[in-house]
Amino acid sequence: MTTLHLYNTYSRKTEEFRSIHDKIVGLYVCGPTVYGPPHLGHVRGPVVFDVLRRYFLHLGYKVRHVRNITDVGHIVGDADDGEDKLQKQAALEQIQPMEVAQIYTLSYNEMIRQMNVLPPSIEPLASGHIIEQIEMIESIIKAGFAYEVHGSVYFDVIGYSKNHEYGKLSGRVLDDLMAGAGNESRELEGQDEKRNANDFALWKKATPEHIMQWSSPWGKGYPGWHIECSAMSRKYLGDTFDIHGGGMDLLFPHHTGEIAQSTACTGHNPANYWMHHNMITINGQKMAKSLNNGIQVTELFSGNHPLLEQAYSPMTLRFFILMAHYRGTLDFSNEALKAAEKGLQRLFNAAELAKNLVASDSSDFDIKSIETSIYASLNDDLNTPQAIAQLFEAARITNVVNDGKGKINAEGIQLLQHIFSEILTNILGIIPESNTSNNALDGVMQMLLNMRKQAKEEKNYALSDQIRNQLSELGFEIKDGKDGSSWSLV
RNA sequence: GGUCGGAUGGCCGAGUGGCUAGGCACAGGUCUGCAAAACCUUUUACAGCGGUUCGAAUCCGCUUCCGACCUCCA
Repeated sequence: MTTLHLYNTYSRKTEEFRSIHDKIVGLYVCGPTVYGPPHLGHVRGPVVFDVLRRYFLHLGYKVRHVRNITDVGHIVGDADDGEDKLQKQAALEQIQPMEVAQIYTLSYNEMIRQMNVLPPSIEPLASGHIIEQIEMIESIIKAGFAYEVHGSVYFDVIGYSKNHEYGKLSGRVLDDLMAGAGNESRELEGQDEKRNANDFALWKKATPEHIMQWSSPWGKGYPGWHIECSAMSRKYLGDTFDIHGGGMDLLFPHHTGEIAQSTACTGHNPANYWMHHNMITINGQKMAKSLNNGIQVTELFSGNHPLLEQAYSPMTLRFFILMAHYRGTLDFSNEALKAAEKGLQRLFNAAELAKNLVASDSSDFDIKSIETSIYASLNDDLNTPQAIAQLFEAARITNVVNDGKGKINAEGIQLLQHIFSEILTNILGIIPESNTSNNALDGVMQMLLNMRKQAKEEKNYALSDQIRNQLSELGFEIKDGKDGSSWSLV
């Protein structure tokens, strides 16, 4: 494919991407609810949409990327009291709800910064857009698609579906939803106020115990879960924008609700393309509290978790995520992560070598076709694993040429360098991680390596091996190459 | 129960009718005082049964298993 195509969940087809405005893209991605530390499930979306954004930039688009922070709690479904999720956590830790939100907003942003995810253009807080949400609810009421009961406002799903396809995005039929609704133990607060069990809250009346509540035309309360994204995407990207993204778990009800709300308000679907990344699994199982396999991102980075055999770096995690296509499930295991770690190192090594290749008059390799197929892969719904496979081919060629077992001309070298710098670094966002060492440590290590080199030259292998073995015990790995030795911390 | 999506070699993971995915591991080799590292080469596959076709991992049907969602979710 020579132009970018993306899979649109709304049409269930891969479509050619065409922006509403020439060379400008509006991208809205659902961000985290900041009530707990970020776990592995939180990282995939940011990385996937970061690559999409970087690719747009590469293609010459200007991108406005909006990613919200949900700091307004929602009803807790599995609790018996329906209290605000943020409030609950706050009570547990004896701190303010906004303090909880702040702590986890910071840790979320720190996490994705380490993974080289570009910060969004705008990162709006739900709590900072209560007025916009209230205004939107009012216009939905005015349009006749919502009703107020005892200080709460609900979206009228039945009324809406008379002239709209409510369940289209998620492939659901309203009759099925109605048959399934309310047949479980799940008892939501205010369920009996609704005209229909499928109606969802736009605004919820707050009880006095609710710390987070705001004044509204319907009394003190707080916004429903879906309205924030509708209100904020509309404010910053307009009534219609290009892409709305998120996890597949948001398909229903969140994005379904968003489409209904916006349509009720503006008359049409807010986004032209709906993109959804798949979920992750751990050792083939879903990540769940009950399975005790929930891994926090900081635990992955430190290796401090019973399921982890070692620490994995942020860049390893990023690369690992991109080795799978975003619409498939992604399985975490030590074996798979280690494979990603080693493979990534191989690419980094080759990217370094490519900077110093010697040109020949002729070339044994067709680098241009590699580049072409990389772009074809990215254009095909962001097929990063295929693109990465081609990067490994470029790495292999680089190594062969570097070993003097193949020839390449100056143009080929330039292309190789371009592939590593543009594709690997700029589009995939994979950058070498700075060594955790400092200057003093570097100096000491260089000294030891020099001493060992001298011992080797004097054929004092007892001493050279002693240096290597003792360093090894301390966790340093010594690598002897043609041009001297190097070291790394294992 | 309803809806949707899966099942690919030891592990991860692309591929949608004929042509090598790729990474890691394993194995062989190069290099090396030795070892490691690095590099090169390379074997094993398409859940099961049936059908369509000259030809199926790919299309169709059935079966088995797995997952997600069904008003907290990334």
